[in-house]
Amino acid sequence: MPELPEVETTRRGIAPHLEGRTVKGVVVRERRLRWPVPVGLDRTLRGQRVQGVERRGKYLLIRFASGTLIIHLGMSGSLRVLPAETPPQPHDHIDLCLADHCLRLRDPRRFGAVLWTRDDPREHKLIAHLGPEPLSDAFSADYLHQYASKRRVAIKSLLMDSKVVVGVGNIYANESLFMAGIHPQRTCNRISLARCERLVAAVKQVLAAAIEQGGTTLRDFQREDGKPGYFAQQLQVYGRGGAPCVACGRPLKETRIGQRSTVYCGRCQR
DNA sequence: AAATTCTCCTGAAGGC
DNA sequence: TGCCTTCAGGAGAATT
Repeated sequence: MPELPEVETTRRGIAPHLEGRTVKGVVVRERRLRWPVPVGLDRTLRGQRVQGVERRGKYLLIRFASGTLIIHLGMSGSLRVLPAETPPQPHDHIDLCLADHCLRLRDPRRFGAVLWTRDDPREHKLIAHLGPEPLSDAFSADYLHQYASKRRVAIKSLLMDSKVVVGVGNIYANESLFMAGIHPQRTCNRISLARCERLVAAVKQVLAAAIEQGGTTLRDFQREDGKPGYFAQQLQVYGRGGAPCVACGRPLKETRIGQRSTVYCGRCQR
C-alpha cells in the first residue's frame, strides 16, 4: 500500500523517464477507478511534452503545457516504466506511451484515481485544502499543538487527517506514536507542546527513513512485483499486535481507531 | 463545525 | 482441495 514514501520514491523513479519526453498516445483499458478516468485523455495528451513530475501529499502531478495529470495510487496502485509493447497484465488500467517506453498504472482494487485539470493543480478541489507536507518546516510542533488544541479526536485520527498534515497513513501513524511514546487514543487537545515536539520529530524521522529505504527497495521500478521492502523491515508496532514490545517486552495491544487497525504498547505509550 | 460512519474494490488469509 | 467468509485500507462523501 503506497504511503508517502512510496509515492515519493515512485516520483523519483519515473520523473527521469518522463520529463522532456513527448506523449505518443494514451491507452485506457479500464476507466472505473475511484472516479471515472476522463474521456479523451489520448486526444488531450498526444504530442504534449512532459514539463515536470511533482508530488503533493500522495498525489502525483504530471505537468504539461495545457494542464496537469493528477494521479493517486489509492491502496494498491503502482506506476512502472516498461518497454513499449509490453503486454498488459490483469489490472493494468492505463498506459501513458512515450517513444520507447510506457508509464503503466496497475491498480487491482481501483481505489486510485487519474484526473486531468487545465488549471493550477494546487487549486484543484482535491488538493487545495490539504495540510502541510510532513517533511516541511510548516509541519512544526507549534503548528500541530495549535491545531490539536481546537479538536477533540484521538491523536492518531488527527495525524491521519490530510487537512492537518498530508501523507501520514495508518502504518506510519502507528509507528510515529510508538516512537514518540504517545497513546494513539489520547485526546489530541491534551498533549503538551513538548510532546507534540516529540511527535513531529518522530513523524519526520519515520517518513524520512522510509523514503531512504524506499529508494533502495524500489530503485528498480521496472521490476514486476514492486513490493516495498521497508514494510516488513523496521516496523516496531504495525502488524505486531500481541507480539512483545521492542522496548519493554510486554505484549503489544491491538484495537481499532476510525476503522483502522491500531497497535500500541500500553506501558510505553501514554 | 466537528466527529463518525459509509463507501468503493480485490486479494490474502482463515475456517470448515 | 475447495468454497465460503472476513478483513485490510485512502480518503472523499454522507450522515449524525
